[in-house]
Order: sequence, then C-alpha cells, then structure tokens
Amino acid sequence: MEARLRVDGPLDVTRTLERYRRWGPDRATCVDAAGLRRVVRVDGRPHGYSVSWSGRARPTLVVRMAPARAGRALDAAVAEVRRLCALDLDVAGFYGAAAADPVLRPLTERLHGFRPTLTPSPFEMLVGSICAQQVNLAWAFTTRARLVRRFGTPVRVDGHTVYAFPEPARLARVRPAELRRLQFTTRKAEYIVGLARGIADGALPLDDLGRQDNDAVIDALTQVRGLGRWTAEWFLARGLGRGDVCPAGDLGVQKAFGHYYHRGRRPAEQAVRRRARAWGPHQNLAVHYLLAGHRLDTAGGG
DNA sequence: AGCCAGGCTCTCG
DNA sequence: CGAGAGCATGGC
Repeated sequence: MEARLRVDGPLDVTRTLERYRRWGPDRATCVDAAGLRRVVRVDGRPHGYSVSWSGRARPTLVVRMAPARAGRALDAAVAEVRRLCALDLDVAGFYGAAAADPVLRPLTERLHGFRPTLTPSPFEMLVGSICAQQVNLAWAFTTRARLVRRFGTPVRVDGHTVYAFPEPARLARVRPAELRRLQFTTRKAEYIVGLARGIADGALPLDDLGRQDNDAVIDALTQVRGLGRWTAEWFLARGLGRGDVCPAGDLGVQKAFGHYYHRGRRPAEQAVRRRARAWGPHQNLAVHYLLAGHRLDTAGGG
C-alpha cells in the first residue's frame, strides 16, 4: 500500500533530512541511503511506514505501509511526511524575497531546495527542545535517543526497528529518577515529566496552539515550567512552521548572524531580532539558511 | 584544568 | 526588575 506525494516548489530531500543523521542514527526518524522510516500513531496505535524518493530538484516522494493497514493510517503517514519535509512552506516566495539580499541570495543558490523539518507532534518538539536546552547538540541527541529507546514503542519497518516517540501518557507516569539514570539533569527530568503530565491530564491543550497567534503561543508555553522563550520560538518555527519567527536568543542563530553580518562577533539578541523582523514572513526560512550556510562555511562546526 | 554547549528557574539586591 | 548562581555532563 503506497501513496505518492506531489511536491510544490523546490525540495532537496536528502539535505533537508540530513539533520536526522548528523549525530548518528536517530531511532525515531531513521534516515539513511534507503530512505526514511518512522512510526505514525492513529488512535494510539503505532503504524510503521517508509519513504523513498528519486530525483533531486523536484523529487517524487513515495510513502509505503504494510498492506493490512487501514487507509487512514496511510493518510496520517502522508501528513507526517508533508510536515517532515515542510512541503507547505513558501520556499519559492522566500527565494524571491532573498534575490535582492547579498547574503541570503548566495545561500539560496548553494542550498537550493533545502527546507526546515517540522516535527510531527507538538510533544515531540517540546521534549526535543528540553533535551537541547543549554547543552551541545551532540549531547542533546544522545539523551533524546536514550529516552526514545527506553520509553518509545518499537516497531519493525523493512527489517529495522523504529521507535514511535513516547506519548505524553507514557512519560507522565515516569519518575524523574528514571530520567536521571539516563543522565538527564534533575531539572530536565522534572520539566519533561511535568510537561507530559500537563498534556496527559488536559491542563495544557497543545493541539489548540496551532490556532493561536504567535504571542499567544509564547504566552501559553512560557507558563509551563521548563519552557522559556527560546523553546517557544523554536516551537513556532519548527513545530508550527510559522514563517514570521526568529529564535533570536539561540546561540547558534546569534553565531550565524555574527558570521554573516557582524564580522564574526556575536550580536545581542535584540540586534538579531531587529534584522530578522525586516524579513517579515520569511524569517523562519532565512534563519534556517543562515544556520546551514554557517555550518557549511565552518566545515561542520557551529 | 577550566570553559563552553542551539536555557531555564530561582534567589537576591 | 536585572544580574547571578546552579544545573550535570561531554568535548576540547
């Protein structure tokens, strides 16, 4: 059972999904030369699926699922893939706006078809962000991977074991001491369990956030212990796919801006915010390209 | 050895 | 309010 995705606008799938293999194999979103494997939940039931693609500039994406699965599960998988590849973002519009910009234009040429990956579920996005708070990204990846293997649901897909990301209800009944054993800090353990409980008991209706404006989302998220503005802005950018967002407090963003606009000196958050605001609805993509360009220019660092 | 990593909370002045 | 300490660990 399979579905084909029509891609509107440029898409370099391999480069877009590269972040899922940068720090080693990701057990929730498995990307290798064969393609992508993941698990989608429908009514709480996990369904494994795989994605392959061909063609570079305008690839065709094929989503496959075991034939016994209901059509609804395949639809859900297709919806996930649309998010993972950010197929609904206005990349062409960004390229048009960037054409007049001496910094962005070369980046759009070097990184043609590159898109941010939008995390399939709000909970997965927020837990990933908590893992990444303050520590280097390699360590963030390590702790997140431990959490996925310890509490996720294993599913066999094409001969590989892929883990469905743990649901809030599962992490809600974890004792923080169990997360400490995975080398989460006491604080982060409390944040993750607290967040999971808030979602599981309905106090924090994450799925409603998609209908609220940016400021309302930031207000709602920053009321949750462990979620600050940095986390909320990345949630808007990489969770909800909002275009008019710049996580200006992010260290990597500041270093990238410093590289391109301040002779290598890291600018203050407000300076980043001011510059980004001029890009209006394209801030998210502009930031994404600056981060990636900086990574290329510094040979994998930053 | 000591400082830094894609922060956040809590406590003080 | 704004500043500063503390968090826990890996990498350089």
